Amino acid sequence: MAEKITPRSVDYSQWYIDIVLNAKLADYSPVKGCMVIRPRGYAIWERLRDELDRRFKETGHQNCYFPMFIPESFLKKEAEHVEGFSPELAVVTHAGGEKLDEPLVVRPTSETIIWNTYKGWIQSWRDLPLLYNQWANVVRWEKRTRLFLRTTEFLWQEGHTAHETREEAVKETELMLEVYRRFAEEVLCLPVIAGKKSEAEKFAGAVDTYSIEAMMQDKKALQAGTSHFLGQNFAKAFEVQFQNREGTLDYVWATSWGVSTRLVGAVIMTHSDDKGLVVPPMLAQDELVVIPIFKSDNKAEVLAYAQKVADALKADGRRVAFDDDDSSSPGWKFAEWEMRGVPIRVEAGPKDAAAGNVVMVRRDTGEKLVVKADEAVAKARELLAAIQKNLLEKARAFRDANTKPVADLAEVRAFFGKEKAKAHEDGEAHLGTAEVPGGFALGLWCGGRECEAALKAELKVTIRNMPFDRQAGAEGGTCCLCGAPSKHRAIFARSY
RNA sequence: CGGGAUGUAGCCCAGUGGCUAGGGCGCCAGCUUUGGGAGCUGGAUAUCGUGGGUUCGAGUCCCACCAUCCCGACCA
Repeated sequence: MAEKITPRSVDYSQWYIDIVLNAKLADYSPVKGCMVIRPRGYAIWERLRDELDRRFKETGHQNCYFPMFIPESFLKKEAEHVEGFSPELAVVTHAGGEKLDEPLVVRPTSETIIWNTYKGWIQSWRDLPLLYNQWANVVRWEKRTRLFLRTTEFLWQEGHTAHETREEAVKETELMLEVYRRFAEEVLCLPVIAGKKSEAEKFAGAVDTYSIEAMMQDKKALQAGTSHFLGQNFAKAFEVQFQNREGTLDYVWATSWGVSTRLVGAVIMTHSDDKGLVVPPMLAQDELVVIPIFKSDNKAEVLAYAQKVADALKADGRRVAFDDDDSSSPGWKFAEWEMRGVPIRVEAGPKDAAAGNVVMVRRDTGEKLVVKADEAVAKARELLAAIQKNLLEKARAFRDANTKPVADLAEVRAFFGKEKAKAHEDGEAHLGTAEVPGGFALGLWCGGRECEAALKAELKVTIRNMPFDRQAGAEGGTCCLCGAPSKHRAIFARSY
């Protein structure tokens, strides 16, 4: 009967799982850690992907496709890369009934096979830049998985660009992070913080990693996208040289950048409530659902009335579902469509038909509006835009309310409270679920690995990134962790 | 890989060594209903996770294994 969603206040983690399963976004698979993406979940991914793809092309990128199997030896060519990915590789040792001479790795990311290929494509500065992207699946054998947020196999895009100069590659790295930042805010309604990762947190094989970081409703951080400046690391590992404008040989400069199906998880976690899924209208499979409310003696008239409203909305380009199922009650339908996250519900019953009205209900606020039927089309546009705006503002307000400056270790400790595991040992039930202490702490940092590692060990708190727009005056203060002279200002948080 | 939990119909669960393994939800058929998760009648659906063992007899007890989920360490 009534599908139950665990309230966030009881168990945030379970709430998230309940949303994903009950809204029919994804299902578990027979293979550990893998997930089946159901049509309602895939529709969100598709809309997200198409819009992002459009923005990639707008910035001069082209799509291509590389194989999912990579010779094992390729992974070993870049020292940090192999160290970073070895523990989580899936390896094919047999195929066609025979043992393979060289095992094949199922790609965890494609830098190696791509740079091996770029070697054959780049001879001169005239061949550059290469601005390529691919939409693909990758496999990382993680110990701990979570629907959408971290699965063994996931869908993503990975951009791999090749450039003449360091400056140009750095500019590309920054450009793509900015594409992600704007996309996150404009489409996903995710307010994000753009910045640079610490040495400890950067991508295996990168010179610099930039990220956008979002805050979930349990105040934990989620890395929503990354853009890497790879320097000449992969060009050197795969011997990709070109003749530059001066006529001498040089190694190619590289970037890579990606976002994954994790973004679907980020959207769910950021906007949804205890009644079910909430998604930004731009991502919703159906923007509106029209629910005719009829009795057996007026069914035909009410259906015709509601259908007219639905047709008008469709004619205006809206994505509209029409729920004329006659075996479930209106109440059931209301709850069901709320669970599915449809941004606007349009009710059309006999009373509305008589008065020439419809009732429009916002998913984000629950607000009910009685609207003249011939104004429904205009009102729908207005409401959808308002919902898109409201979701971003709400998320931003939540994040800002949970972001605090910290000056020293005492303040850091006070801000984050005890670590979760410790709290459980101490018998403090549910600490770390709904009312987890913390959020984003903004503090000065010396740049040292030691105090960063100590913080992680003590509080499970890591440096999310060093926000680009918060570096003014960061030098010359004291590190909030160890008291040494500071070099950066960083966001500290627990994360997914 | 450590800690915890679970495995009985599509889902949730009951079944306390003993006859033909039950219920709720869902599903199918029909009727009746429909403004916040309706009702009646009938119906279909189970290698009780797998393999061993104990026993006259095992869903139930024992052992092993497997799988999944949750929590940690690793990570997009």
